Amino acid sequence: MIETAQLALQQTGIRLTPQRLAIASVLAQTGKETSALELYERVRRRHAYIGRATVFRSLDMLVTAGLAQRLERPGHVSAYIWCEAGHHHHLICTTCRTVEDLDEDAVAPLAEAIAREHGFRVDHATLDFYGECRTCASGNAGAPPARRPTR
Amino acid sequence: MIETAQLALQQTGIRLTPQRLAIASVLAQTGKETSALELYERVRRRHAYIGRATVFRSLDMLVTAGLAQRLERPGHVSAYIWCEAGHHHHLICTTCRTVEDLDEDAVAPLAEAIAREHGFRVDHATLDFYGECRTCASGNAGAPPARRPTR
DNA sequence: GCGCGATTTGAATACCAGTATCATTTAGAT
DNA sequence: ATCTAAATGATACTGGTATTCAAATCGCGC
Repeated sequence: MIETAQLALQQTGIRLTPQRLAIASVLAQTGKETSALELYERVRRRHAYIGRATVFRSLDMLVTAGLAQRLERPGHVSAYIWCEAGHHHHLICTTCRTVEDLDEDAVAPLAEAIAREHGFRVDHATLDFYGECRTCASGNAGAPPARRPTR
Repeated sequence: MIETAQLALQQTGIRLTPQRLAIASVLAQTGKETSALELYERVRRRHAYIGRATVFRSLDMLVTAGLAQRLERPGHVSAYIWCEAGHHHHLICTTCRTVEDLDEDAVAPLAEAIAREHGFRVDHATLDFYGECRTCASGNAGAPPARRPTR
């Protein structure tokens, strides 16, 4: 898991530091959308010390490098997900916070329809679906406790 | 325009105050997505005085009452649009900030496909498309000046 | 119209995610 | 091992939003 992150980081040509590696691998491990400060806590627990600023900076890097994606949580907080394979859209389970990927192809027809019917050139869409995943829906036995809604 | 807002407010059963009416009608008039502080300025210009806190509180009210919707602008700022009819998705022009509504029907097939293929129950989707509207695309002669990007 | 209690307002202030600054440290090329 | 550009961490700061609380006000019953 750490190796995955390390490899991915090196391929982008950005400088490899222990902090960045720690952040990337923690993020890659969870498979969930995680806020910067949650990551800060997590990384600190296993990595001796890391500054808040570094977490924010590294996450920005990961996003610009295309290794992570930023989501907006309600309450003006950014959350991040490891997203090596390129941009796409997400199904985010509000119970367990797990993120599934949604293929670009599934969305393309909609964007085209909009361009055609409204004469609107779509540059960017926030296309994230919140709901309940299969696992949580079918008797959420082993599911971790739902987080309290932010508002 | 003011009457529209007033009527809508009264129907929700919340108490009618001049401040709330002012905020609602200014929001209803613009047809654009507007941040809380932009609204604060606007309302102050025509309404003698209003406190910042009141603007935030009133906007929260409007959102919970279903009369407005909250969007997330980049930079952790909320923007609001008047949204009486319960429309839920939007085409937001990044040049003139005008908001067009996107019919629920246009999106429904996508949500169904997701439910079917991923076993994922979609509760809520942020489905806002950012781009350039017809007017701005076709020689944006009469278009208002583009706002400076937030970041 | 008048009074009254609950609600709302405004001012100040707290809050909090995120950003800027800057001296110190470090990655990685030579 | 040396060197330089880049990264880090401590700290202070920002700007949007939330909270608090005394004062003002809505709107209901009379």
